[in-house]
Amino acid sequence: MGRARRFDPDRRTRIIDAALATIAEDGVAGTSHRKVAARADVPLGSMTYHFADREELLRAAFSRFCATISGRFEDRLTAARGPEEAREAVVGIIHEDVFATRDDLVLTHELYALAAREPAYRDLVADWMSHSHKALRRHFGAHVAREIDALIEGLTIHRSFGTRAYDRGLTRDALRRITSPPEAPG
Amino acid sequence: MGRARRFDPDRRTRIIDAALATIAEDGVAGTSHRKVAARADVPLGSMTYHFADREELLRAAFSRFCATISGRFEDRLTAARGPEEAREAVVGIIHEDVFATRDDLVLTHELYALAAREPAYRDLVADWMSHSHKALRRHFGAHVAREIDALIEGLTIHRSFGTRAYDRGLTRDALRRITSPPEAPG
Amino acid sequence: MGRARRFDPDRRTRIIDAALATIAEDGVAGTSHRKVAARADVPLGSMTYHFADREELLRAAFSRFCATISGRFEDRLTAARGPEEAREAVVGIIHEDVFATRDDLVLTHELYALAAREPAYRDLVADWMSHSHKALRRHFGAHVAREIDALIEGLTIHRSFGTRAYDRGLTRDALRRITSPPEAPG
Amino acid sequence: MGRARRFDPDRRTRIIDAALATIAEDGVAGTSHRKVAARADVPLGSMTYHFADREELLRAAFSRFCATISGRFEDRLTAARGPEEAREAVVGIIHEDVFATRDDLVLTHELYALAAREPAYRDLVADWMSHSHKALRRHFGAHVAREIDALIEGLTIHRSFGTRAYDRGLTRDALRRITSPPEAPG
DNA sequence: AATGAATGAGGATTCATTCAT
DNA sequence: CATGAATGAATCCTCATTCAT
Repeated sequence: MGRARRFDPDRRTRIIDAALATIAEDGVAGTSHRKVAARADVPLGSMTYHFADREELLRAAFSRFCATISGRFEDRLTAARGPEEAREAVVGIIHEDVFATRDDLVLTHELYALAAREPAYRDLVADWMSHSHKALRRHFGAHVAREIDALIEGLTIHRSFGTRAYDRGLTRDALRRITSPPEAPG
Repeated sequence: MGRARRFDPDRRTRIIDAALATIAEDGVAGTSHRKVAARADVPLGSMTYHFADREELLRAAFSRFCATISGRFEDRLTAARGPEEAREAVVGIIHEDVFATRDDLVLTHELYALAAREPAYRDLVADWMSHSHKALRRHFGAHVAREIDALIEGLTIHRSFGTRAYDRGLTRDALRRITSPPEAPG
Repeated sequence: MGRARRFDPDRRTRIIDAALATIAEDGVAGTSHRKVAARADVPLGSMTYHFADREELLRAAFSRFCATISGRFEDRLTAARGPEEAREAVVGIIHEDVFATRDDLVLTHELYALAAREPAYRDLVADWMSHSHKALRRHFGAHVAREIDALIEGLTIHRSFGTRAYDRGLTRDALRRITSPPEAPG
Repeated sequence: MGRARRFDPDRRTRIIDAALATIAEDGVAGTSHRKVAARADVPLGSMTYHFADREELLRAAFSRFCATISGRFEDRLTAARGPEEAREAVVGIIHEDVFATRDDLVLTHELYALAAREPAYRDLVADWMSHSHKALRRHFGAHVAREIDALIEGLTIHRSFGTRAYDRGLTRDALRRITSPPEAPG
């Protein structure tokens, strides 16, 4: 008895969307074919047709996630004119973009957890980081770029897990200091 | 038929050890009662005897993990005399301590991933962070302490995932800048 | 809600019985945990509790099968007094024992099929054959024993697959010839 | 984008080849449309186009197999002149032909296993055996032919599964005895 | 004529947990 | 107090087959 939806392009895309949403909700561990299929409104058998493997699905999902986040990051920095605007862009990234959503927060940490154990995901993360670095290099020296990147990472994490509120002024301050010429020691 | 091990104190401890080792190897998702019991050389039934729940086991494991890492952190900073030594302590933390082992790296990210979704673990992390903050406050002002903490976090993560080698000199430099008095703008 | 049968020794045995019956009915390929569990009146989860693996189950089943058949074979030959009775024992084996049941026929061929591809089962078969050989050696020389063994195998197979009826007289004849001293050639 | 292979006669043949190779490798149970299609380098949909059924494919494959083996058998015996050469032909069949390859061994036993349960394959085997019998009848009486056939079967199987090496001299001897006139019973 | 997409049934396993002993 | 046996739910995945194109 012919079930509807015989022709369904972008089904693959819909599955990836559903996968990301599910991971954000229940973690990678809680992301089963069943749940994703249900959320994407797709028969269970369709899952392994489009993605040979649970692995392949996860990889596709996180690839898309990285691309999205990376894009946002680059857009901000590409738009900036001069170091002052660049610093302001970074403030925006930290306070508005990076873990804008709880979902992004969860997805990032789930990805890191995978990356810490599996080379395939580590490559994904390394790639992501190298993109960030390149974007920062438009405005900052190599060392400073690296440090700003770390600061973004760290501040974002601490902001999301900590209990205290962080205000933009402090972030702006820290960026000014980290981008200042090194003091003569002593 | 007299199964051995009639008297086995610190069995609880051994189970926690085994749990951490298993998480480091296979992630939280791959950590089952079975695997942990096998690694701890403990009968399967013993697992739910000592820990009502898988949850309880995980929480116990991560609590121990946080305490260990936190202790290391505090020891370094307690030993430092004056801001110069404090900065050097932080360099040591970043380059030697934090993700000394691959296991620590994995465990941290697994914990963060849990924390991003579940309040119980979020509390654990918040507590950990507040300890770090307090330790840093021995030597630095509140804002700077917060920023150093972020830098430690960020540099450590980027060092562990990135491909490039990081040298202590750069870290030392960054710390000097972040702890310098803010420049007068423009 | 406590399902009955809390204490059920010889459950393992019952599962093996069910497995053999299922293999005989549907072949190894058609032998699923589900079917066997149903036939043994055992919950599905019980299958992998008693046998780590489908493999382990199959091996256990075929081991039992070989032992049973081997036993029958040896009993016949042990009971025989003198070469005449030994030959008659062999006639009995071919015409009554070996593939007494259609089940035995199927099981033997399923086992051979496995053995042809997988060493574990090949060992089982090799062992079985060596037992037969030893039993025949009670009454015949090494070469003749080997040939009788082959004849048993071949006649049984051809009898089971062929369309023609085989009568005991012919078998008796063939045995007399194969056990006769070799003619001088030419 | 112009998928190649618009014109592909003997695709059917190629599929059968692939099926036999797959059966030899993974058994009938492990032989799926997918595997065979991949090995034959043929689209999956093509499988059920050329063979209505998995059944039909298997039957076609085993038919070809029987024909091949039977042909070899008949050729040997047709070429023989006189009983001495016929016996020597049989020695050749046993020691060189029958399970020349591991593949032939596997295929034969897989076929027997099917035949033991399913009439369609039983017919195939019965036919094969009747061909062998007819070929042997060129040189031997009905009873002896039957017994030689059994001996071929049995010796071949025992040779392939046993651990001991078999030498041609013994086979030759056995054949001489089995073809000798029956002794007068003692 | 030929095929890629799609699917539902069923496969083996793994597992946290329960409970009688 | 401790545990081995037991179990049902859920896991991923494989597959023969259907069918619109």
